[in-house]
Amino acid sequence: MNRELLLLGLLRQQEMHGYELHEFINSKLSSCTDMKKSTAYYLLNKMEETGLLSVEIIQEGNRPPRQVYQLTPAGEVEFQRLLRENLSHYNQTYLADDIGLAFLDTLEAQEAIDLLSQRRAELQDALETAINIKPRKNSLHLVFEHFVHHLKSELNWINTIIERLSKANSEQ
Amino acid sequence: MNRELLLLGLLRQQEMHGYELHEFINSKLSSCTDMKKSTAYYLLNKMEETGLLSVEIIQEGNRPPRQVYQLTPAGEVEFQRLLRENLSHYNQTYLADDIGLAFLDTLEAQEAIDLLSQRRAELQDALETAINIKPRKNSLHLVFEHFVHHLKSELNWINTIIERLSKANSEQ
DNA sequence: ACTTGAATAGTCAATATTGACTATTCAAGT
DNA sequence: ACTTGAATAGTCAATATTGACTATTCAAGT
Repeated sequence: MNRELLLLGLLRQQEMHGYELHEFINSKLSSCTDMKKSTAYYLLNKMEETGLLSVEIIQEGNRPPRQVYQLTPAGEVEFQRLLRENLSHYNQTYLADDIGLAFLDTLEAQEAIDLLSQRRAELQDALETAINIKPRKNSLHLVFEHFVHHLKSELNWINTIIERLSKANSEQ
Repeated sequence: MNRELLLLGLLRQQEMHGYELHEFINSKLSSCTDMKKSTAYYLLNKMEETGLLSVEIIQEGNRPPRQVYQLTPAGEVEFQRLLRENLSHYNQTYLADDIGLAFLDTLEAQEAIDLLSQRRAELQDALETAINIKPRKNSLHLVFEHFVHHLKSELNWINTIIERLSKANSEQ
């Protein structure tokens, strides 16, 4: 449902066509979702069929015609509902990458340390990239702040684990 | 690929049938994944077809026969590959729930505070539940520790946001 | 004028994921 | 002995998601 909320919320601010939505999401909201272009088109189409969105076909110059979507009144109602639903509940974020950690004892301590150190380097890069993004004026900046907060917490965690493994390894 | 890694890793420790795998994942690894039963069966079947797993049909008592899966040598190789692949790279966790935050400015400050406070209460419950789970002796406990670490960081974050909104609201 | 590659704007078949359903066993209560 | 509901062990059709492909425009270099 969050993906629908996202599309409705963006279209509410400004009517757009599918590609434009996809571009925006990919560049500005990559910390929340990795929804692919085809998924966006699929959802837009579905929401148009259920009456949440209406389409207008716009021809500009001699470019091929584009399908521009906008919220219907029903779409606005659904947006309000989904927004309150979203904000008022906590939904678990799945730390899917931890599955490797669950099998860490399969490896020699030294190899585990080396592999996780490489992971840490990538995490550090991601954090630096995130910090350098200038936040917008509207509440989108909250999303960035949270992302940075989360990345710092992750770096913290991985540092703890690597240190612990190193200590155990040298004591051995 | 993480789901395959998970199934291979568990079957590597002990051969199991689909339902058993599903039970284990649901009870012990709910912080990493919400993979549904049918997905597990689908992946098991696929990995059997590609030669990573072999099946044995086991009849016990007069229960219906069960398909018990075990790793083939090719499955062991793939497990080792996926494990190193997983540990050595950082993959972004998408904070899908933040989509609501992005549209927070749609609401009156007071309503936003109320909704987020309810979310915080649920988060607090989740944290307490997580803390009360006793960790295993093997590296599964790392997964739990990380989950608790993450939940604490989330609670921290939501507290910051609610405080900030409250202050802005009372200054107004 | 012509080529080339990135940007734009999608479509569609293949794949992954799920919810709803079936069917049996087992333990507990009556 | 009989009912009832939870636990066990799946299947399958419907839905969601994706990657690979098509096709056009546009800007830059030659």
